Amino acid sequence: MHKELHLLGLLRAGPRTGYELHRIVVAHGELYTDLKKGNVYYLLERLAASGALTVTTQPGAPGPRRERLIYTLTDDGHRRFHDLLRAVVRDYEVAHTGIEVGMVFLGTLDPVEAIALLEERREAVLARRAVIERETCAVHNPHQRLAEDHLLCLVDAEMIWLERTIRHLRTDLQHAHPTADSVVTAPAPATHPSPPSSRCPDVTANPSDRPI
Amino acid sequence: MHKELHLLGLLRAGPRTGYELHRIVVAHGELYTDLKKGNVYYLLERLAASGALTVTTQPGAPGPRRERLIYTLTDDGHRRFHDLLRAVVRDYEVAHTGIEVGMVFLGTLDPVEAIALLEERREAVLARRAVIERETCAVHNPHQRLAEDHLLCLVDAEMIWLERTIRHLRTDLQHAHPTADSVVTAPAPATHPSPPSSRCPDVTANPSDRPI
DNA sequence: ACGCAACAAGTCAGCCTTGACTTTCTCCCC
DNA sequence: GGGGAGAAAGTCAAGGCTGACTTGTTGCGT
Repeated sequence: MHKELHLLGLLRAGPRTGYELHRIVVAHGELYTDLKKGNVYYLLERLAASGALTVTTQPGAPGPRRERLIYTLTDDGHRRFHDLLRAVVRDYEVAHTGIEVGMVFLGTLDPVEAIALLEERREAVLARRAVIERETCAVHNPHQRLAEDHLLCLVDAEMIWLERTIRHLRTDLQHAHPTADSVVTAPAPATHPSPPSSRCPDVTANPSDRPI
Repeated sequence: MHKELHLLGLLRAGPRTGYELHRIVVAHGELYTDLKKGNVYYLLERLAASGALTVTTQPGAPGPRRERLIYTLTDDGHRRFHDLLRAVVRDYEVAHTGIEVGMVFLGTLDPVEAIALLEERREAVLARRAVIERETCAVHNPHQRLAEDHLLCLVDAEMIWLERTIRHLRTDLQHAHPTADSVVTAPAPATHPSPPSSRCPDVTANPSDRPI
């Protein structure tokens, strides 16, 4: 849905070809949703079919292709843009990335390996954060700043959770094996009310739990 | 990818039908990825075709359908489960929800309306947080706790960003219209280095910026 | 003048996902 | 003892999305 918004928004600045639109999107790197070329053409065609855009073909252009499809926003397209914009800003959905599923089954791994994997993840988070910051350091449009800020907020939240979780698993490990070759660093007074390790029936794969 | 992991993980506890698997997933509500019924059957069939599962048909069962398809994890499936689990825990991707795109075009709305929309969003975030907490309050498996914690971390990050952004836009608005009927509350000493409102050329729709 | 690498512009088969539909069975109420 | 609500179990067409492919056009080195 926000992909349509993106295209409509870019077309507000004037008619463009699909190729140009795609180039603009990828030029901004991490900041936006990734919108593949094929998808751009698909969405443009659909928007045109629904009346939000008109297509004109430019025959004798100095471009490399002898004819290219140029998309122009209609009045209805303008309206659609604003409606979509409102909807996108108003609505909130949590993004399920899959780490939740991973965590639920983390107990099936050797605890030492689990911690090592989470540390690899931390490296990945740091790397991604660096990319975002580098890619957006040249951006000074204030609203783009807010978008960048949002992205960084999420990355930082992931980082905080990760560090807390790693600490938590480390202390668990130490309680289980106090004689381990622990290179553990901090006793970690958890910031949040750290999850209590109470033993309870595992609902992970019980088909009869909560039948509704 | 984590959808396959989810199914394989649930099947580790024993053979199940697609229907049972789907019921287990939806029973856990917000916590996991949403996995629609049709998709479950599709993924199971694909996993079976690739040798991770075997299918057996149970003819004279006391079930409602006279024959149901029962999926069982193979040794290869076990291996795949662990490989996927490692990959899911190790890899990190930022989740693009679309609010970034929304923010970039927020300037095309009346500032007062923009703030109102973000406040609606705040309500949505609060509501979602309440749902997550209510749905998972009965969960005491320690690893599920960690997954829940992750979700809450992301929601809280969204909340922090939202409040900061609303404050920021409010002060901008007041600087522009100091005589407005402001019901504004706090002068808001921003926590982060709040984004400076420097005026700069708008890259939003420039087809020639950063050609690579 | 020639070949070849890169870019402009777009197309397409095929995979993933979803929502809506079907069929059978059970339960329960009148 | 009939019939309607609902659960069990699954199917399917259609839509969204992607990666790999095509086809012209420059530009450039030799």
